Amino acid sequence: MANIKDVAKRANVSVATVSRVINNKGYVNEETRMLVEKAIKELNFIPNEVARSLYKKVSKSIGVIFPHLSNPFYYYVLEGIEALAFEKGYKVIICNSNEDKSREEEYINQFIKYNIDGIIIGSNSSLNARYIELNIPIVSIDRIIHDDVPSVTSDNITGGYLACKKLIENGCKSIVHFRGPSILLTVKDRSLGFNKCLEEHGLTCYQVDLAFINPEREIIATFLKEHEEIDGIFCDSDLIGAVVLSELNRLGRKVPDEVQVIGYDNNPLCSLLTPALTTISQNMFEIGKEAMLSLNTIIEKMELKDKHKTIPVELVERESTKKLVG
Amino acid sequence: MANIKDVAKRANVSVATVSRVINNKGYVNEETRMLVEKAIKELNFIPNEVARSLYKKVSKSIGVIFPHLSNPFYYYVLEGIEALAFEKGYKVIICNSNEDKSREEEYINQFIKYNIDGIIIGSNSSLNARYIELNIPIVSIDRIIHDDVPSVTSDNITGGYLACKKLIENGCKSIVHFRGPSILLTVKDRSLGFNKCLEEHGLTCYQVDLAFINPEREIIATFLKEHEEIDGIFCDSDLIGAVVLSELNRLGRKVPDEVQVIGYDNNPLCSLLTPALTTISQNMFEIGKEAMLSLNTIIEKMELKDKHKTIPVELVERESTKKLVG
DNA sequence: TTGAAAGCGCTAACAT
DNA sequence: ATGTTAGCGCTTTCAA
Repeated sequence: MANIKDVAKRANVSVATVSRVINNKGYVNEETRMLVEKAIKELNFIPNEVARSLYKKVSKSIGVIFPHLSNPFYYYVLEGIEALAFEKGYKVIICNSNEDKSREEEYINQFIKYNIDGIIIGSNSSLNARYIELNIPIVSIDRIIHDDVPSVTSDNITGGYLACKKLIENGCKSIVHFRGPSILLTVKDRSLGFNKCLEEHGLTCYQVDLAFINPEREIIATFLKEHEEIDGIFCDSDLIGAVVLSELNRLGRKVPDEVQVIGYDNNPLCSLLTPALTTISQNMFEIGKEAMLSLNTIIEKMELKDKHKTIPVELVERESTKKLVG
Repeated sequence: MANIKDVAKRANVSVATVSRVINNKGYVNEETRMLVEKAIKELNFIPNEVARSLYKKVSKSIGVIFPHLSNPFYYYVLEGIEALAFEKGYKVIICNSNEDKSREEEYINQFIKYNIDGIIIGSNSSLNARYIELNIPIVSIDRIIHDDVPSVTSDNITGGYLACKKLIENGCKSIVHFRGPSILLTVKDRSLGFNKCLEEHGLTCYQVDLAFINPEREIIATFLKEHEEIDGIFCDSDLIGAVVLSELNRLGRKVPDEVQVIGYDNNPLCSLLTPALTTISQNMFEIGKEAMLSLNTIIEKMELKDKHKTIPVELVERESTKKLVG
């Protein structure tokens, strides 16, 4: 690998001049520039970013910490992050915390060691204080760590509200909300919106808490068996929705005629289910992109007008809810 | 951030001694070591890996190039890679080539700039020659770039064979293979195994090529409508299987009584479908782990006994194929 | 057993 | 407009 010295020698200039050329910075005569560029080409010179990073203390790389990788939400978000990161010249280092504090801590140490420029953190972290004292630009997704830490969240309140509105407009009277773990902000917000709409119509609903990763089929089956009166179901994820649909099939309950079901996420899975699942669509790619955008803004020390961004959601109607004829 | 000099000063030794302590290398008096360790603790010193990397020309990081991120296969593999990488102290840099040559090229340049230690490359690359001339340790997944480049592939031949065997044993006579793009090695291998078994039983089958990312529903529907005699279907992915199942439902064809369906991958999605999809399970996590293991082996210049690893597959029976009694 | 010093490849004062 | 040189934080030879 040729280095800057080799180039300088070949072009008969000093390393400083070469540096000026590759950084497009400072005065350099047009002719000299050509000479240097020629030498660069000939030697196939690619500047060593490690040396650059050592001096400048930036690395053009960011860390992304997620509690899991094998979850559609996260990898769509990741795709959004990567897309913009690539455009802006950042490398993205992927970290699976596995919801394990010590793993997360270990990753943070790596970040420090490698002059990482910024961090995007998915939900479920227990190390909030640590992140803040770190003094590295940071953006959180799906949760608010601290008022000063920029965040990007999906509009979960509206999401819950829209789902409820649809169910009620479609005539549902006896409703259950199969939720994610109720400690999560996202889950709380969806409940908030959902219950607000319920209240507006003088209704209440059952609430059943489930895991997001492996929604407990037993709990769903048991509940459904014991509550034959249920005619409207809101699920906090399409995965939960899929399990619900499959249990409903097993029980011989007709969807959407007897029971209507709404999921959450707009996972590609939705259109593959029978019946296809009506859902609240979160724009996950957009969430990732916006997070990266905010991060880039604070890394470059520019002003971030929108500290806490909310990405809109929308209802996507498929076959698991009744079509209302106008 | 404290640096090695600060520690040296505080412990009243030279930076060389501190270096010896943190690297556990060379002679250092037990007492001095204690002193240094105390200083490290007190100053909260974390060695700067960028400086280290500049000198040693290794970075303890690897690049993973995938043609897509939003594809279950890749992120399960990624999870396997990350798991072992973390254990071995590597950072993993995720690159989405988007099947775009110039993006891939750009990422390769980044790798060079950052002294990356190794590369794991998912299928679909068109830059084989480039990778080899690069002279960076590299492992390929799901394809064989070159005889000298270690690879980890799923046992696709056996996968195809097992699927066919099951279908035939279950009495299928008129079979279709909904394949992925037939340029892919994986697809070719599955066909190889599938057709071999077919031949052994004096049978043939229809072959329909589809995209992996968005399997064309139209093509599937049309084929199914025009071929009512079909009683056995093998799909090259569970996603294709899901679409097939949903079209079969729409056409009112009973699964598994009239048609039996086998997918590929063992995506969690399988058990959520109605009926639950019988499939060939690829151990994707294992594929990722083994790839990282091979990569680590060549990075450390140890001998790699198994240059081309094949990860076993197995048939997972669910509801889309008949249960054979006895 | 320890320290001094050169050097990894680059940037940026400062000097010319 | 260009060159000289001192670092960035670390490792490692060489000398003591």
